Amino acid sequence: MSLPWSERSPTPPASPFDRVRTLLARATERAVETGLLPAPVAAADIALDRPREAGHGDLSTNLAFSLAKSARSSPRAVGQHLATLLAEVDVEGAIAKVEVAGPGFLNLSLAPAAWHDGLQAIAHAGASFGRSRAAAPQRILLEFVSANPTGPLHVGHGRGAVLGDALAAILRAAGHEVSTEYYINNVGNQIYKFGQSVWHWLRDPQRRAAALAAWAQGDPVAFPQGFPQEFPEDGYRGAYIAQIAQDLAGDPAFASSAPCADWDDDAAWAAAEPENPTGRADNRRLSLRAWQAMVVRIAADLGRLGVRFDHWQSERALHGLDGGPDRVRDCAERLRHAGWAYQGEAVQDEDGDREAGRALFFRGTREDIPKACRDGKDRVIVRSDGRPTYFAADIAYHDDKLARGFTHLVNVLGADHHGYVPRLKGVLHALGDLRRQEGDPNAAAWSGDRLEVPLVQMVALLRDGTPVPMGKRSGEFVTLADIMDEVTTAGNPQSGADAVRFTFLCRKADAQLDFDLEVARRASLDNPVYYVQYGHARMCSILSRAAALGQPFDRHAAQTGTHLAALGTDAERDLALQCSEYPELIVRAARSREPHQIAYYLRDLCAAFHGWYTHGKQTGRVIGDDPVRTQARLALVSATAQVVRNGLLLLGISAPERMAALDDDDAPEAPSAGAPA
RNA sequence: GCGCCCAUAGCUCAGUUGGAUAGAGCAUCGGCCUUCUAAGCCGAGGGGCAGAGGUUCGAAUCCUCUUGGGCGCGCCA
Repeated sequence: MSLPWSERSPTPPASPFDRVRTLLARATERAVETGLLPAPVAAADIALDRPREAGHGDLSTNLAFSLAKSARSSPRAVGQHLATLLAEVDVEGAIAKVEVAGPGFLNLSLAPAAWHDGLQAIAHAGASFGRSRAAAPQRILLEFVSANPTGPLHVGHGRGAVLGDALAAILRAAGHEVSTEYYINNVGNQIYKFGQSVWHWLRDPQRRAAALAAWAQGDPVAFPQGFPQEFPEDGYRGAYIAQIAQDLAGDPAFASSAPCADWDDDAAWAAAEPENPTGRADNRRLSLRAWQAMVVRIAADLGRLGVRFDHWQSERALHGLDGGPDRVRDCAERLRHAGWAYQGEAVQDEDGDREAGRALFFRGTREDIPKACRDGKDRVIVRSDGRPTYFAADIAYHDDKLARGFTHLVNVLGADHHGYVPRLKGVLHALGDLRRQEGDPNAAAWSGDRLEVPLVQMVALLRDGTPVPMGKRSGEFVTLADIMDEVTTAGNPQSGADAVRFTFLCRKADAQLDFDLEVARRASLDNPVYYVQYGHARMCSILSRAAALGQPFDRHAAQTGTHLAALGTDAERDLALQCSEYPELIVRAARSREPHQIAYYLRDLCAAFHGWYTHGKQTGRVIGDDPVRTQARLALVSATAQVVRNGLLLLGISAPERMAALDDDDAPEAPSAGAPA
């Protein structure tokens, strides 16, 4: 009886996917020697699938198809050739059978030891199973959410947050270096309006108190009676505005500087606030305190979702408002000097003449900009009155991102901003040219293709099938926090985040999504997250049951593969291979920037487990009289649990080890929180 | 008008360098618990991928056009 080949090998056991890829790559090297192929194929470039059909082997590849042209032969002939060479290079006998099927597929059946090794590899790697080293590691700056700090996050921001956060984890697991960032738009018109809105509530304590009382006991989005007529037309109208005013009014440190009587009287504000000598509205103490309060709340809402950022980038800092150089103006000036920006022509609009030729336009339509980065029209970066636009600040921001040495900039953006992408890419191209003109040796690092923008489609919030009007200024909206409250199960604070995260991760980003509050309310029953979590809890329960029955799972034996020869049914092999596929999924999800692939994989893996388990109920369960078979099956359960757990934690979802049984009409009991890896 | 995204089963959605007989959940119907979780499993019915052309050994996937839906085209952010 021969030893499992893993015991012959001094190196840690390899994934069957890696091993087969290596063998196929070696076969193509042989094919070069025999004159069949002009060049070999790298292992990483070989597609390996787990075929759906039982008769198609354990793994299959379409390698022969992709090589047929360069071999000047038919796929089937190339397949035959590769099959022969594969048998030659497979000296250890990892592949039991090779079939050339159909028009040229190579269907491979694995020797048991080959897929047993996959289970060993999981036992070895444990919590780190799935992580890999990237062939070409990227330094990625991942920016997401970046919602204006003028209101609470809503459901759409939640989607972006979950996707961005999961994407960061996936990219890291795939071996890339990732820094996550939230860009705080704390300068400009919106901050002006926001501060103005708070100012109105601040000045009228009686009305404020009445409104807050009404909100506290009634409809949280209703607009109270008797709202002051003079409230800014396009001001922000949520209850939270009054609440911020209330908080500021109760803060002695703030109250010492009473707000001026007229919001638009810059001179009065300048006199009252020496640190803001121009009196500009978005730089007043009130505005600062207001957006800071909002950022605190945003961070708290994100925290409830389990989303944290490595860095919060302030737009103010780019403008030099907190000291330091004004990098926004600097970029605009340099673009102008380099011929990438020009003083605009006189424009006429409905309001009448603007000051002729004063605005500075970015030349985003230049023919030498690659088409994918070229804009449809030139955009203003500095207004006629000298104030820079949002775009100007973003230019400085993205210049800074690349200056920090990142090789890839990934901005997760709401789909309603897709029109913004070309001008941003165009700017990166222009900055590259600008730096070449300036003699910067690193100029090549600035180009439009450094930026990727995965778009997150809109979320339509519904209540019982009818759309809920959303808009910060209308004051009528359901916040992300509201949704979390509705979806969270009593006694389990984590359940809301789990349910919301999985809901978003179950859909690819580039598809619109209806989020119905009535459905969300019972999401705890419908949400597939519970299917996966239940699977994990069930696996854990089997392992603890084995210990209770006196046959505790032997992890060391699993790592050395001692008992694995006792595994051999089709279902066991399929489940083991499916577990071994996990690292493949991470690489694929990272490459395509698509976290939803992991969610679907986990659901499928749990389905395979449930099927295997339930079938085994009739023919002898996991724990049996034969200690070897028992240990072998426990190793399979343990490996599956490890993968499910790693996957859930990767997506920021808890992996409970126990879930209470569910009574008929009850909401789910609280799953116990999963211990960290 | 121009541009981007989407269209797959009754509903919600997967289907990823074009690959073998297009899948899952929900819903419907029929089965499965004295045993390590029935929040589970097994089976049935149900679509030929919005429509029409094209590319090729092969198309839900690529190209063109049409239809339908979403979004964008500010000296807003």
